[in-house]
Amino acid sequence: MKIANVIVDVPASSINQTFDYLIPDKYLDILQVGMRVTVPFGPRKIMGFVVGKAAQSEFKKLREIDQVLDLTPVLTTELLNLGKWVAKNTVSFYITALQAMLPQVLKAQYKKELVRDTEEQLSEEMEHLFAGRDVIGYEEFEGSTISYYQLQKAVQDGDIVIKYLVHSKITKKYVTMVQPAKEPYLMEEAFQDLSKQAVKQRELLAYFIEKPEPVEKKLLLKKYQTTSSTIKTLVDKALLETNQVEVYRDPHQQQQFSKTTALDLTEEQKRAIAPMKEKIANNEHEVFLLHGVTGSGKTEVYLQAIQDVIHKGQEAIVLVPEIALTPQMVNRFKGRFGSKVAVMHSALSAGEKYDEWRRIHQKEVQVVVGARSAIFAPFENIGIIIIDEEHEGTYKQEDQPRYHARDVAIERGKTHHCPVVLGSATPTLETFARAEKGVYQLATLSKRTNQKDMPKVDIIDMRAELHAGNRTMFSRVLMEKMEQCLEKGEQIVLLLNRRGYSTFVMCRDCGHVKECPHCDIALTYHKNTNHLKCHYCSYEEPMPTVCPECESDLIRYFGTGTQRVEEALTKLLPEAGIIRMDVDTTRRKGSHEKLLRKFANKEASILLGTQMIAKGLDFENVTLVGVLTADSMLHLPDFRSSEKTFQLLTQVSGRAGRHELTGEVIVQTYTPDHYSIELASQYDFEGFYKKEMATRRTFQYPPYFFLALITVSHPNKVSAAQTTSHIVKDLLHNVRNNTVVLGPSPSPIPRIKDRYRYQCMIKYKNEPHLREIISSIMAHFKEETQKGELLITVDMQPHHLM
DNA sequence: AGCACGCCGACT
DNA sequence: GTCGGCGTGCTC
Repeated sequence: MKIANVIVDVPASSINQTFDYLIPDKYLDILQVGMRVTVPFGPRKIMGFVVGKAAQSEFKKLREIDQVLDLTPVLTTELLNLGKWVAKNTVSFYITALQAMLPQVLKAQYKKELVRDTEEQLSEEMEHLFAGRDVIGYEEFEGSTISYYQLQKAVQDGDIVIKYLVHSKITKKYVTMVQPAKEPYLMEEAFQDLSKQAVKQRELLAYFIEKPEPVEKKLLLKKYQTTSSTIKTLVDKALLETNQVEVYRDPHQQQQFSKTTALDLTEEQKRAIAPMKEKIANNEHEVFLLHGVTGSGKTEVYLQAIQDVIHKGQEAIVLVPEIALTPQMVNRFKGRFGSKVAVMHSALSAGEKYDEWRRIHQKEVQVVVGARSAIFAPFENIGIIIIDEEHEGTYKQEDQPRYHARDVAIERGKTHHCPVVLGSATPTLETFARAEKGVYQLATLSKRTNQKDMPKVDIIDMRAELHAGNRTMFSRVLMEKMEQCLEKGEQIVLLLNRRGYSTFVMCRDCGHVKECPHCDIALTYHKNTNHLKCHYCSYEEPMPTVCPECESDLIRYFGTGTQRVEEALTKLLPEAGIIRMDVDTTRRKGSHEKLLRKFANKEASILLGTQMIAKGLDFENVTLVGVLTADSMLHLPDFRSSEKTFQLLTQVSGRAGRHELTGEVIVQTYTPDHYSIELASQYDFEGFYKKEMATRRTFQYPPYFFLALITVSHPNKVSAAQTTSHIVKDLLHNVRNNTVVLGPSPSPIPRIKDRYRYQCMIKYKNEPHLREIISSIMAHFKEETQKGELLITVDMQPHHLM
């Protein structure tokens, strides 16, 4: 087996295949499938993954592998196969799928250098550029005035060599350890010989004679109030040794996790968990839908199922939506399983993520709790996969490879012969429909563990408020309830459902709305900089003082930002402390937790925020939840908007009255009759499911149909439309006749970054070769795509139709 | 992708 | 002779 099949780090359709390389003798015993290597590729040197080994190759003249980058494989054969599966299912490149499975730091970075390769004098400019050095970065050459032609000549003459480097930006963290360098009796002798003046040295030696073990240098210095020089002297005298030891950054090291034990399960919970335990015991695959109302104790079911898995010596993956990965959540897992838990989460630094990944890779943990990408945790003996809040959109990756963690979970569950548990109070229609059909096994938790009913929900018609002369964003009922709440010393959560809203700028005189000059989208106003920004490209301009159209000075920003709500609230309820949580106040690392802790400590009585406060928060003193604008996303061009509204309202309602105190929910809306709002207020999931399924059937949307969205973008509007129309025709030629192909139609955002966007939507029931059909159509446009003018993206099972 | 190579036209 | 600008084709 002298040949390695390598998937090379070039995401291009013509490179989406293995390349064969000779394994040099020195690597013959070392190199394993799943390792990263660097290989020569044309004139360059790039990174690649070894995906197979072979004795022979179709190619005659093979080049050699340059370097092996790993000591042990970073990808198991299971993950390599899974990568192939992901690539195929999402219509992406194999390399893109493989990269998505690994932490960022294992990605290669490339650098070019110019190396002087002659003793002789170079040209005057070249000598000036090198300035006596033998190696310079390629950027230096690019920044100079020397022509490429000159470089070319120098290279041809062999005076200069272009060197291609592959960097791995691995950042391991080290600490310095100090330990005795001699036998204890020799240390003793040395101690006697040491001058009485050398107080600190004597102290240190005494310490090591007492305790001849390695100790962290930092601690030692602190303990004896001395400096590195003391240690250095002793090292020079060959009495002590120092060495660097690799350590993991533990992002949770300061926190103490109080150990928790399994709680007694309710009858319902017992009934739900029994079939899961059975599948775990028998190593059988099955998908469970754990449909449980908020507060019904889903997490305890997860914990006890995981307990079984750990007991069997197997591993567990728990996926949690990004925003729910709060310390509260992590603590529940760490509290139960202690150091067996790794946490993977986007707020960690790249280094911390890598460390957590290595703890999984080196089998130091048995449980990983993490966001979407944790589904690729390099475990080899998985006993259960849990996806909490299954309906959350964050499980769908929005760039290549556009995978859905739920699908990957089920695929891994099949290979590992283990159950997959999807948990939610408001499952997606897709999942619930499958549970109804018996494809998934349904387990229901209909009662809250605290035996309390769900809080009562009041719907307030904001149109009526307006007619009654109330022009504020708080209805009279909400104001009244808030005042009562404050009097009693209880706390309030206010949700500003801002999706679909933005603070755009409009002229009150002529109605002109400021749009981005490169994208067909309104600019958003940013108060802190007094600038207008585009959220799709990085365009930015100062807030105008007069309307650019009619020169009126009545140009204002509109929209209800959390800042404005906060301002209004402070005026109305000046004595109430307010904590505002939105992207602006939670940008800094740890600020999220800090704000929540403040609220938990009752330093403020109102928590005001966007979507991020709807999930997983559990404060015993919260008795009132207010939703300021329940319908703000109902009118988006998104077939899931009703479903999302229902989910959000149900979830946020669950934040009130979770403990002893009874809760209450006020929902403000301009469309009080909409079924998603009405049924959410009655906690009627089944009713909503039936109603929404009917509309999905009528409009041929999931779960009745699968979707695929092809978006074509081009700087030229006509080209974009023509290409899309071509694709539509090709598709119609190749698909079955019950498949619907729509388009070409302009995307909801018809232009981004000066590129016009058209799309084609495919609705299908059974189309086993659709991915191949799409791939081959895309191959038609290979030349145009390669030039970079034309861009075609495919999103299978899209979540946003943008 | 990213790079070399080759051909063309322009400038000095 | 010196340079930049594309289009084309290849990478084990």
